[in-house]
Amino acid sequence: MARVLITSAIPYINGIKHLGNLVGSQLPADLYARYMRQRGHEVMFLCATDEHGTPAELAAAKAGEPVAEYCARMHGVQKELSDGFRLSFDKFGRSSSPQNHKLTQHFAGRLAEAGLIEEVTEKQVYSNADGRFLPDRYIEGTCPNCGYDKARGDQCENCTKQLDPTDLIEPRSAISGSTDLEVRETKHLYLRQSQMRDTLNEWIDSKRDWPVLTTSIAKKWLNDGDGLQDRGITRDLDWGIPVKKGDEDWPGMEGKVFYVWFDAPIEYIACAKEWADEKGLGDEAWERWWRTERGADDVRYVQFMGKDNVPFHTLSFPATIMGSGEDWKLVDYIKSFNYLNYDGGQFSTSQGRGVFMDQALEILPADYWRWWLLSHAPESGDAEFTWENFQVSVNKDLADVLGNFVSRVTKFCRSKFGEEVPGGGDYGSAEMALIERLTPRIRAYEAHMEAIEVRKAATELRAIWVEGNEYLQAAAPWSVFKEDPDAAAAIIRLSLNLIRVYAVLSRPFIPDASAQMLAAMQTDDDSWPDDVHAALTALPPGHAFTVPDVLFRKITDEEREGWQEKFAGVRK
RNA sequence: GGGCCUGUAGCUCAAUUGGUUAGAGCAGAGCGCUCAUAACGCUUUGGUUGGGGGUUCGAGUCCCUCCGGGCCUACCA
Repeated sequence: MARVLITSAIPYINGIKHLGNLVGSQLPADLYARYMRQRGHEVMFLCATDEHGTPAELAAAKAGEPVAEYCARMHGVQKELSDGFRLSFDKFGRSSSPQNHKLTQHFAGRLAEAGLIEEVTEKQVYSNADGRFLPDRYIEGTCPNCGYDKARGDQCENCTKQLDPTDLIEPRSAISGSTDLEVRETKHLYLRQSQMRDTLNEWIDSKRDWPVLTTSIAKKWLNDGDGLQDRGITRDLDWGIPVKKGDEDWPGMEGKVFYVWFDAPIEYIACAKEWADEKGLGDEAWERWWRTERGADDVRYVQFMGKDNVPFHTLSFPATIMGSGEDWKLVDYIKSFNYLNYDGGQFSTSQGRGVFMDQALEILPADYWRWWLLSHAPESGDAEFTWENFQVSVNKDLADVLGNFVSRVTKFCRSKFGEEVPGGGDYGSAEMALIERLTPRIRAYEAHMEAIEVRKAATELRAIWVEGNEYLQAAAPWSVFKEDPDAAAAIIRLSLNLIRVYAVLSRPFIPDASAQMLAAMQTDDDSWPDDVHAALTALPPGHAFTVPDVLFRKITDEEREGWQEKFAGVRK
């Protein structure tokens, strides 16, 4: 038994996430966490909301709420939705937690002591009307290169030219539209990541088994141009973690907070402390996951994220951890994902294009979404959601192949033998042949899950379901029953046992249906089919069961067309 | 501009990292079955692997070039 620490990229607080966000980190992380738990490993699965930064402040202002209240409320909303999708976090924390405040300040203090923090005075645009400094991309104006009048301060979206806010002609605040802007001097802390470039390079080079997507992004940032650049880790904002050097004030940094990308990954650690505190456990309970000298040395740490998050997880956060000089656990494997597109374009939070987590659950139960999203996870390239594809996959894979198998077996048994596992007959050559086909498939499924090859695992699982239908079709108990009821009984006994095995194998993908299947088989035996033959005799003759309700209903053409219409445009 | 990824059957994806005749699922066609959510099974049609050139005994895989799609480019997170 191993110990596995799993974190999912933490979703930003300013709204409900869409299915692209979900499949890019939390959902595959959950799949892996569930699988590892099922295989008997000790798992710590952590996620949280990422609550700081300008967009959070603006979203709160738009909602007419104080930012702390807004974040608390949205955390609740996101928590409820993650529960709805059956995301099995051990703790869903908050980057604004007191634990993270303390830990973030601690890291900053350690980095300062190690000489890895530099104070830099720089010029930034301040908006008098908004009463705040503006990040580059919150300044709009006319592009000096192409004349586009909605160019942002960091880049012109029209001609793609990189810009400095002061390049803009007639600059204005993107928040209020005010042109009452001025350039002010302000002091910030920079993390001297450049000093750690060689260390990071070596570390990345040692990760030969990481996805290309992960290492290529890291190498690009390490080696592009002048190499890894130092990074500002503070901001002039009200909402955030106050800049402190450990427990002490930081002269000259009064009123400033840490940059959200500095404190967000630290929340992975603080979240474990939130978990321990909530359970009334001491520090040793969470430190054994995070401090290598206090037990975390034998932990395997796996992170899940979308590709846009890779630089922070491969460089900035490791630099923070390594630079502290303390024995914090570094990530062992990073699984990164491409994007999920929506029907020919991108999912868009701002335009309300696509399906959002709350809407998805209003339409169909979590399992339908989990299955489609995971079996189409954007691993090798960007993937695309279309309603036609969703309808076909759900109807075919879940309703026809798996659901109908459960249905035909249980109903046939009820009508011929009653609602208990029938005795009589023995497993013969057909059953042994099935076991011989099933065994390598299950081993392959395990290997794919172990390697976090999500789509391949889904494909193999589906093939395992298909084996049941093929067997049943060939064995034809409905014909055999007429001549030899005992032989038919053996076929059905095996098939009922197969339902239990399917429930166990399918649980990481479709936990609710899996629970329904086990409940219908009236068993708590969720042991993994290491020995397939033994697993197919777990339910003995005479064991009572019930015929479950339809596991998966089909999506009709009318529904599909309605949803297609409903989600095409701007969100209600 | 630079970098990375990607282009394989009508659709969604594979292809043991250079090795026989490029495979699955869905859709299409045919047959079978009647236990079941009109479900299931079997058979079958379908590809100049985006175009062109090169390296090699051998290329979907490596190189060059052109065309198309996507992402990143450090102050959104």
